[in-house]
Amino acid sequence: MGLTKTEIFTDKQNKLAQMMKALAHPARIAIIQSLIKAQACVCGDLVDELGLAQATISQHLKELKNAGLIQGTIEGTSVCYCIDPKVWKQYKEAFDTFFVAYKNKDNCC
Amino acid sequence: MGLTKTEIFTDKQNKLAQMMKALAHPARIAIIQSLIKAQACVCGDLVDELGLAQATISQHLKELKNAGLIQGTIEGTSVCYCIDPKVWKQYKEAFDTFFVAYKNKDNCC
DNA sequence: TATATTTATCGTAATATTGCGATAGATATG
DNA sequence: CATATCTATCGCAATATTACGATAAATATA
Repeated sequence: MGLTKTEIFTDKQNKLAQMMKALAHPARIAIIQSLIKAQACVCGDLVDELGLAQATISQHLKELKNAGLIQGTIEGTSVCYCIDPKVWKQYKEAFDTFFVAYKNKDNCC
Repeated sequence: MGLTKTEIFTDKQNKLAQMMKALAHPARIAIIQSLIKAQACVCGDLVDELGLAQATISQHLKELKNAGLIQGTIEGTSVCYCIDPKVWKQYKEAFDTFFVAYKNKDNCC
């Protein structure tokens, strides 16, 4: 079918899975890392930096925007992107909570 | 095309994206959380717990196994799954490193 | 106003993912 | 040995993702 059965999972599980999905592509990882490295807004340099077509990058930026991770500000003919600190914190905390839940107890088979 | 251009990204970026992908489905999140909650191996109870068909769960387990996150031990007619502590730690550290890299500097547009 | 620059969107093709029924394979149990 | 139980795999259908050329929309510049 190809359609995830979200209704049988909790909101938290669905949300966490969606967060993972937002970052489950090397281009989106690279975009985020580029924004972090720049320590500021990045206005249109992304197409030169990554080796993907402009349309493709625009699509990935849209997904990151939909995920809330980045925000774009129109600046003349170009658009400046930066990370949304608030959402970033939410992601960080959700991931931390998930990974901290497991403690190795050495009682495994 | 539908084929990710891994060759234009770094190994780390590709690996991190793949890690995210392994957890980018609520069923796989639920399976991992179930293993954590059990604090031990889980042998075949997963099909009853989740509302998915046996074939579907087997497929998700396979993906988690391919990702290295879980390991299965044959126990009679059933298979017991548990989290691989070593790989879990690697995931945790990779995610931590990624999220720690960004510091909000309030110099955004 | 005409042209250049930049980004978003549309349409399309190729591939991947999700889900499940059917079935095969392995190991218990009668 | 026959049967039951449990898991993996195959095959299929529906949907999603990835990538890109073409084009539209918006703004700057000559």
